[in-house]
Amino acid sequence: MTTNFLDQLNPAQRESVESVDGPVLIVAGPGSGKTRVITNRIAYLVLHQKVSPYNIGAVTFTNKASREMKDRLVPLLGTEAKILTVGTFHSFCSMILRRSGQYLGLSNNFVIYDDDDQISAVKQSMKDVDIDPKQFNPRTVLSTISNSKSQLVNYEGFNSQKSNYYEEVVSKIFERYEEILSQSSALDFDDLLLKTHQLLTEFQDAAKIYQTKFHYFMVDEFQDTNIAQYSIAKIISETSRNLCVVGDPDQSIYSWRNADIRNILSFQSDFPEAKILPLEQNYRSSQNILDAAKNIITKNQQRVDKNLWTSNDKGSLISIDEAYDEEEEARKVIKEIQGLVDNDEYSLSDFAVMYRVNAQSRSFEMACQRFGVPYQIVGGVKFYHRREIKDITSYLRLILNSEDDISLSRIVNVPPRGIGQRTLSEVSRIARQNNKSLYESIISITSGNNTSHQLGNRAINSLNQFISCIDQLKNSAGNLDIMQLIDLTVLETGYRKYLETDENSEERMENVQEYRNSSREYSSVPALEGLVGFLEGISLISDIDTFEEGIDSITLITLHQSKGLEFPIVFITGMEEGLLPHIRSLDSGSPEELEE
DNA sequence: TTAAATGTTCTTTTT
DNA sequence: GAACATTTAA
Repeated sequence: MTTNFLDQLNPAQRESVESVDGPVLIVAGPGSGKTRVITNRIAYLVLHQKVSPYNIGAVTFTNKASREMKDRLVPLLGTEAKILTVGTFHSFCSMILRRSGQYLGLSNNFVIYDDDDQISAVKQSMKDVDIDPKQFNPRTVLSTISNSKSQLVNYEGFNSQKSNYYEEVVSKIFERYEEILSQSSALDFDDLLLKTHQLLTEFQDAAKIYQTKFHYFMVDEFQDTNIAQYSIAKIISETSRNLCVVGDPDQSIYSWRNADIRNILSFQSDFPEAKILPLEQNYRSSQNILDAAKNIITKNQQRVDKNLWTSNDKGSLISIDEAYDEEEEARKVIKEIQGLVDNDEYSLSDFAVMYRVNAQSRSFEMACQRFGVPYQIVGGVKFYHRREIKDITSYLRLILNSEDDISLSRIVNVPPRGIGQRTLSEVSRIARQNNKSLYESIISITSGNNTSHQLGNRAINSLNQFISCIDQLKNSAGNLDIMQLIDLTVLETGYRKYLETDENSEERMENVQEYRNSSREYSSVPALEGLVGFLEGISLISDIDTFEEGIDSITLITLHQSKGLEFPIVFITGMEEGLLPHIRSLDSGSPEELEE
């Protein structure tokens, strides 16, 4: 099988593929075939260097990228490709924590809180420690916490470093926030990284397992990694020294998510012997487009110049069109697309309409509908963030782990069952007082063990009904596969009936159906394990993962999500003051943000 | 005390 | 147009 896959590469790509030993930094310009280089690198290791795929690890930016990588490797490596570890940094860490989390006292059935859950947890924390959400925006507080964690500073660290009033307040919230999460056996996105790092630094034998397993480790989109991610990669390859990172400082667009471009500098000082390989030939774009991009980005103050070039044609010039408002803009774009398709020059899947913020998609959706142009929208109101989906997910989480306070508070009165604000805050007070979860507290109230509450019979009755419903589902959970469990939950909790009264009843029912179908791949797994796997999957999935290429429709997508994709024709819309760049990066006063 | 109805505020990019 | 806050009816 030592086929000629290497012959299809240019000399620079080939060198990147064959330089497998020791630390390597590949500075890969846009459209330079870096995905191809990484996959071929893995193939080269297996076929030429006789490394088992079991001993190779690679982390990508999205699940989509890792799936594509595997798909490309299957024809080269056959079924062996299956034992390769490829995934996002978060799913990679999640795997480690499920296997070795017991070192840290973690339950291996932990759930992963997404941003909605995190916000709920922050709000709850603020309530618990008596801080007015009007004075301190929960979102800002969360981003401070998240920022701290992604720099490997946990609550204890934050608390000891706090230096002003704001940090003092955050510190209080932070403490409670961590309590809530740990009580609920939940980890947030940052915890996945932080705890993995903690595990690998504090427990030598745990670290050793992974250091021995991974002889070769690769990190894609290295410019988008944060400090925690880089540290983990470094520890994993401490013994082997075979760490290969691929990135491009010019394509760093995630610093607001704590991606730290200084990782590239640190890499060079941490691994002074590292080979640095540039990939500068661009296969994606025409010369004109490359020139335009270059002329913009060279205006940036802090950057090392790259010599991007292409042997592609000059291509057509970039055309600029002006519209009176977003409706006219959408109409013009869609008309233009229709014209090109009608001439049989292109098919719908060749087109992408890109914009800076999701809200801009609406005018294009409307125009598509009006002119009958099929479209695929990436992102926006995310499937797994829809209300009905989050509700059922919360029920499932509660079935798995009743101590999950955030999930319980979300659905305790959905559908309405007579457990209102007053009742819930009383239960919450009792729970705080006894340092117990909401679920336990409800049981102690309904069973009469706790009488220090001020709840009437009506409320206790409602609580009783709720608890017996959840308990019944818990008892059934062990004998049902995930799809059956979803069906039973929707039925027994009265959620189905509740949806029937909703104004968007049909659409929401369809979403539930789709949700149920998406659990199919876990239905063959043993009951509890299937539930855990399914819940993890939906937490770590990203919008771009559901994007389907080759469908006969145009693509509506944010600039951020379009990273790594290719389209023959692209419309960049809303290029106006305040939108691109966004007003928030103008305001911030930091030139870096504006440059980004 | 809860549930429904009405009013108000806010809205970058996301694993 | 969704999330949140406040008012009103039951």
